[in-house]
Amino acid sequence: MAKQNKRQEQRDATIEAIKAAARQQMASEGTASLSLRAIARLLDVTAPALYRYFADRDDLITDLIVDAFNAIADAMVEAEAEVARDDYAGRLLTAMLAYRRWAMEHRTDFQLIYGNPIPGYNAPGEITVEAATRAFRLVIDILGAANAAGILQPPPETFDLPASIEAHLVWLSEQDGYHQPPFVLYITVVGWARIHGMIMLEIFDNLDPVIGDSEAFYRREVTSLCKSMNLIPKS
Amino acid sequence: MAKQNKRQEQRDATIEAIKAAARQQMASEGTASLSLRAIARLLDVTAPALYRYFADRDDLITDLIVDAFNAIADAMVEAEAEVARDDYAGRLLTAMLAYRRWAMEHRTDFQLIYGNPIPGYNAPGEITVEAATRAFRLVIDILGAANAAGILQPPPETFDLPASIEAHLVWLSEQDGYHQPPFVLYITVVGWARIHGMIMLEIFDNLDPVIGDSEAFYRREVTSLCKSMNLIPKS
DNA sequence: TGTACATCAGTGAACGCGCGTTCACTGATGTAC
DNA sequence: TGTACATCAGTGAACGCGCGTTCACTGATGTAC
Repeated sequence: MAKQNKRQEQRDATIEAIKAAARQQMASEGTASLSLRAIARLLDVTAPALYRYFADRDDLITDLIVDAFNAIADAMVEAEAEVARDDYAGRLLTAMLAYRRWAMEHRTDFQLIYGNPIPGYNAPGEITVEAATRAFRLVIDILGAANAAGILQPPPETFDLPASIEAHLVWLSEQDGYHQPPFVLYITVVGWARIHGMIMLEIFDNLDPVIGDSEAFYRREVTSLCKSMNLIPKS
Repeated sequence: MAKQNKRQEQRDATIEAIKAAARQQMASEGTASLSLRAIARLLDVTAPALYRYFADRDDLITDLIVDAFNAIADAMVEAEAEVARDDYAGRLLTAMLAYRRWAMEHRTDFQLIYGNPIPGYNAPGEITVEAATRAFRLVIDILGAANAAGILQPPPETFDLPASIEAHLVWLSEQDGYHQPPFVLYITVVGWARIHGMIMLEIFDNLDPVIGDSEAFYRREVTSLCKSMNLIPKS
């Protein structure tokens, strides 16, 4: 039994080593040139050895994608957990800053999940969805809590959504079990899109040349987003 | 002379055909798998023939990038030119909608300029910068005109920028000859980042699943951005 | 505890493939007189 | 207008490369009695 576990631990360690090498290779060559042979080279192992751990290249990529979604959600959850529960603005701001920090510290992983699809890779569909949704759900939870506490005051037009959007948000809230009114989901999407724009620009080095200080810009935009719904951060 | 031109026209037509085939290939296989041999196959020609028209693969890609930057700027300029000069809100809104429309109708070209870099491609640096700046300049011009007309009323915090950002914007305005106060450039970057987030999400099919109607969402966000600086669109 | 056996990790050769690029070449098209 | 020549577009073979994946295999590690 102990030895059984040891073998399993060995296996898990190897899997992690493979993923680490994959990330290293993506970081230096770009997500699109992720190659099993190159990973094997990094690990000083022959390429077929990798097939002991992954069914094929797509399988590895899928794992990397799921890991990335989970890691960025973990980073948010972890950071946000440090903030007082009733400091909704602080929680939201902290989560969003953690999101950016993770993206900047793991640029290629972020590109892997939100950038161009890797050529030849066929996403298996459902497997990644749950992990992809976690960050989204966290933000909805915070906003939902702030709303339940009677603090949230989003701009009035948030309550007057186009029918096509409102209907979808109602459905989505039901479908994914958020149990929140449409405007909460709407604000979440707005925030997500805004954050996403800044991060995508920054990650490909398009933001610094125009704004000079991407981090300050991000912080400012995110703070202003919080304020627009009456969530006033302390710092 | 006439024959000389005919040969040249033939040449230009072939170059366009090559680029069209390249775009077609990117659209079906992804930007990362742009390959000279595949393009040659599409054109029913041998691969070395392409070297009559482009020095190498990087040269072709650079051309495609410059074309894309120019095309999206052209689309904005063309659409915006239809609007009455003193309807600043209308001009801005129209330009931004044209930007999205172009991106959606040329998804892979948009990915080419704002998505993951193509593996193995070394950007030649300066060549693309001028074309890349055109869209940016157009928006600054519109906002600058609105400001000169005394209409623009951006939110107060736009005048109280962090020093690192303000200094950079002053420098950039000088450098690129915009001759506009920092807050005009700041608003432009804010708008750019917001638009960019929505488009990047939509282009990879991440927006529709959460918002249901990406176009309505985009229009709403852009309109609200205009309103936040007192530019009230008529429609 | 010792031995026979099963499980597992990793190897090395091989497959068929597509890639960018070079080179010497063949015809066709245009130019100069 | 007719002819000799230069220019150009495109060919076909070849180069060296890296890729994902398969297969039969060899040792090492763990298991059962």
